[in-house]
Parts: sequence; structure tokens; C-alpha cells
Amino acid sequence: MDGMMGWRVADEGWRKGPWTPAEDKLLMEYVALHGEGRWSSVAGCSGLKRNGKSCRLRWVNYLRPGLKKGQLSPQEEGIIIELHALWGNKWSTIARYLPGRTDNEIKNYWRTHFKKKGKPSHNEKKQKYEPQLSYYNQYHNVQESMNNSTTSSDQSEVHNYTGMMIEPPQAALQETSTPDLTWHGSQQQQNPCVMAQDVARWWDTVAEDNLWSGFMWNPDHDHQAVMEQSFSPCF
DNA sequence: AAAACTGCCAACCGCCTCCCC
DNA sequence: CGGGGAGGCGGTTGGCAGTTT
Repeated sequence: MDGMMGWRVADEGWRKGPWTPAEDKLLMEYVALHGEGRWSSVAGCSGLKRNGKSCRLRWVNYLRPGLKKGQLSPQEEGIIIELHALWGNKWSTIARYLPGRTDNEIKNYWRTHFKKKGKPSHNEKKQKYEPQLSYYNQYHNVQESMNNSTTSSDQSEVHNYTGMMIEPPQAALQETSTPDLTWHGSQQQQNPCVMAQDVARWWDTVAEDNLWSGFMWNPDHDHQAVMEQSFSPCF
């Protein structure tokens, strides 16, 4: 690499490094005209001296409409923890359940908040992973009880919501079959880094604020619309 | 006040998969 | 059917800003 600030034009004439407002404008104009995709032709059509991958990344992570900026909410944090426990580092898959958030953002968030905790020993692995299991089971139990309950609320919507949360996308299901939380494989090596106290702290936070319960258990709650919006995967 | 540390984030790289010719 | 290009994804890097020592 030619040094972070020194990089201007890389091999083959492509520009690298931070995007300028002018470049952003060119890229947005291109997408407005031609739509997303065909990134490799951006340079030819717009005059942008960026390769296709760079254009795609900039669009997906920064320019795309509907992107949320700012801190992740406790709900989003919880979803990340939960889904990472299920699927591991499938950032793009997890991102589908957090509308407006990018895989890059989630990945960065995970690294800064959980990965830093360090690698536990073999014994610790099992111990520290279990709280997640119980959280997951708790989650399932609640779902079951909700499905079995005979409230007057519209159960189809409840099912819709919980199903959306718990069932991974088909692709992910095919990869890992059912949400199998046993310890296996290198892919899940990082899971122990989700320390029990991290999950507990998050749980405390949402429980204290009554966020999760109000958000989740009561389908007639005002948050329902938000829930449906928040948990519809944006494929 | 300054150096060291830490967190955050944008953007790159390499690998893999998919699709078209 | 196979090769090559494009796109997608996860891992990694490095700069900047805020915080701590």
C-alpha cells in the first residue's frame, strides 16, 4: 500500500482511499440513472476513477438510501448477539435482520464490543457459551408460550414476528441446518468471546428499561409497527 | 500538557460463488 | 463443460478522535 494518505491513484489508474463529496455525487448520479449493479461499468459511464468493488462498497455502506447512522439500540445489540450465536460471523445474513444497518457496521460493532474480550480457555468456552444457550432457550420458551396462549390478540402477527426473529433465512438454514448451538467447527471459534456478562449486561439493560418486554411480548403494543418494520428481512 | 491508549469507522484485500459466453 | 469476469462476503488495516495516565 502506498500509505493511507499517500494513496491517490493505485495500479491500473484506480483511485483509492477516502471518497470525496464529488465522487459520491458521481456515484449517486450513476445509480440514479442506471440503478444498482454493474459496478464495473461505473468508471466508464460516470468518469469516476474507482473500480467496481470500491463503488459497490461505497454505495452499500454509505450512500444507499435508508441507512441508519449512529449508535445501535439495545434491541439491535441484542439481535446481533442472538443471531451471531446462531450463525457465527455471517455478517451479511445478520444485517438482513437489521434494516438500515450494514454488514460492515455490524462487523465493526462486534469486533469493538465483544471480540476484544480475548480468547477463553477450553473449559471457559463451554461455560461462557452456555448462558447464550439458556437465553436462546428462554427465547424459544417464550415463543412457545406465546403460540400456546389464547389471548385475543392476533396470533398470526405474533408468530410472524417471532418466526422472523428466530428462523434464519433459508440460505443460513441450509448452511447450518437447524440452529445448532453445540460447539463445533472453526467457524464458531469466536463465539466464546461473547462473554456471559456481555449478554447479561445487555439483558439487564433491556429488562430494566422494559424495552424488550414491551417491545416483544405484547403484540398490541404501539411498537408493533416498528417491530414489523424492524424485523422484516430486507432481501 | 503531552504521551499513550482505546474505540470507532471507512475502506482495502483476498477468497469464494455465481453467471455468462 | 470450463474459463473468466463480476459481485458478495469476511477479515484486516490504518487513521482519527476521544479518553486516560
